[in-house]
Amino acid sequence: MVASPARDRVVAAALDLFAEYGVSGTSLQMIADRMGVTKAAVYHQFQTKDEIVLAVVGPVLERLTRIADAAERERSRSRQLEVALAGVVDLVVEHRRVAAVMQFDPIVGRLVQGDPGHPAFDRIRAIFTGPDPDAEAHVRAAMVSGGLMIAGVDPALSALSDEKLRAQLLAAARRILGRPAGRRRTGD
Amino acid sequence: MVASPARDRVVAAALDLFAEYGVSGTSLQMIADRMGVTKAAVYHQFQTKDEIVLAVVGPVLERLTRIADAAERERSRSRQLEVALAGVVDLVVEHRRVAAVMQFDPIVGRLVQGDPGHPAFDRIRAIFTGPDPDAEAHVRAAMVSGGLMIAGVDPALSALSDEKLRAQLLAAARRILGRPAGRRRTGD
DNA sequence: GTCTATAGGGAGATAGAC
DNA sequence: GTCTATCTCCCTATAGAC
Repeated sequence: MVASPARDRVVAAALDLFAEYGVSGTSLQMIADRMGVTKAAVYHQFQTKDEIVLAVVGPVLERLTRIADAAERERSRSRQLEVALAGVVDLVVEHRRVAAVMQFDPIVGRLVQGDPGHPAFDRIRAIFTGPDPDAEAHVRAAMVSGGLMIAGVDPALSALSDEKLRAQLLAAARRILGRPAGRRRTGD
Repeated sequence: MVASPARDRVVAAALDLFAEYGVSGTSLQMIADRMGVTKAAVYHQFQTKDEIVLAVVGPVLERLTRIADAAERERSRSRQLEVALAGVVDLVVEHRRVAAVMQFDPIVGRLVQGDPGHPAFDRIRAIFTGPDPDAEAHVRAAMVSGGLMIAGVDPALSALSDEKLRAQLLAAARRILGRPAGRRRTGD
């Protein structure tokens, strides 16, 4: 788990390839080739391919955990939503490719189940749905999650600056989640 | 391209597995095992694995093409949007798993490039964005596409009835796309 | 339509030298 | 930290009998 230049280079190369070919579509040979080294050199840094996947995904999970922590500390529902939304949007914008890679690959999903950061997904989803969610709340939350994740890799959005993307994602997400059925502002 | 019971069984088994393990994560052996036959029996129906993927995805692409056709026949922008949205939502609900499988796997994406139905994606996306799209329109369209696709496989939504899911997806999608910045109803 | 058998290649992973 | 060399396994795909 110690950071080292060589490890970081593996992770960077792996992320590039995962985003382009998917996790299962990326072999250790491809990672090694992109780095200009051999497979064995990669294996010196990571004992298995799964470890590489987790190293790519890990920082994102940690950050999701911190976002969930911060959001849950807020006492009003509207503040919780704002903190969670802003956090996830920032994360998506800064790591445009990572989010989608991990969320939509079933193999990664299974791997991530074992990661200590995994519950963050559900905690943030719970903030998006709110307490006692009905069908409407579930669908809204799912569309926000899915929409934000996909935004990171959508080719039509790749030309947008970080600032523009962030602003529009926030606006779109708020539009989905806000005002369920004649809901009023909740004070703060 | 002729339909036959054996072919259909391959496609059905493949779809199950693609949804669960991803396309690259699914081998012909797994498909054969699920059908209770051998790999060779599968190869008698399809000459390559790619053909199986295209057979799974093909009907969805055809339907997307028909949706795009119908939507483009409408003359008002609001009608175009309604037809496209309703069509895509129906498609997602009826084929809950297929949509996401194809859209989010980079390998499938590359395969689908060669399919005659492929342009339907862009045509429908264009209807979602509208003419002369700005950043806002692109982001809205991307979130609707991504959100709808992901809804088909989201575990939190799997318990919902088709009717409930359809209604809520439509409502959420309209909420994203509707009224950009003080937009009025456009007549018809 | 389904089978057995097998070819040929690339995958993940390991051993040990430098 | 990187290399060469190698192992084992499973993959896609093919051949030919039933």
